[in-house]
Amino acid sequence: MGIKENDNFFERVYEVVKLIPYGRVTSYGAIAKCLGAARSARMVGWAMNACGGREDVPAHRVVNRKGILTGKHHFDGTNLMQQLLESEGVEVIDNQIIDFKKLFWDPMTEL
DNA sequence: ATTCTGACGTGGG
DNA sequence: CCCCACGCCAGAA
Repeated sequence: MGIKENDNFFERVYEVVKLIPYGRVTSYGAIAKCLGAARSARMVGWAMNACGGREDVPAHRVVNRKGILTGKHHFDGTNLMQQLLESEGVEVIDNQIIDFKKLFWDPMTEL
């Protein structure tokens, strides 16, 4: 890309998202906190928006703090995000991840 | 430069 | 438990 080197912020977000284990999920705030920018949880979501369909970035494993699939609307289909999660064994009902607390993966603690 | 919006989070009621 | 208001930061019009 251009004169500017890779956007470390986005790249770092992608790195963390890539590390999310199969069948586990995390939140935007947790990632932001892990990066030292706890107040930039929104930017994490923005980074996902900019990721643009990278398969090495499982954005479907990132939800908000409540465990709700707030970003499902940004995926191709209507419930592609939910299908991806369910294909990993994550139960989702009405955009809400079941046992979210149990499936939650904290990059700070577990990494 | 100003304003609004957004895949968020926290706190108070 | 739910609902509301505020804070935060980056990008688009």
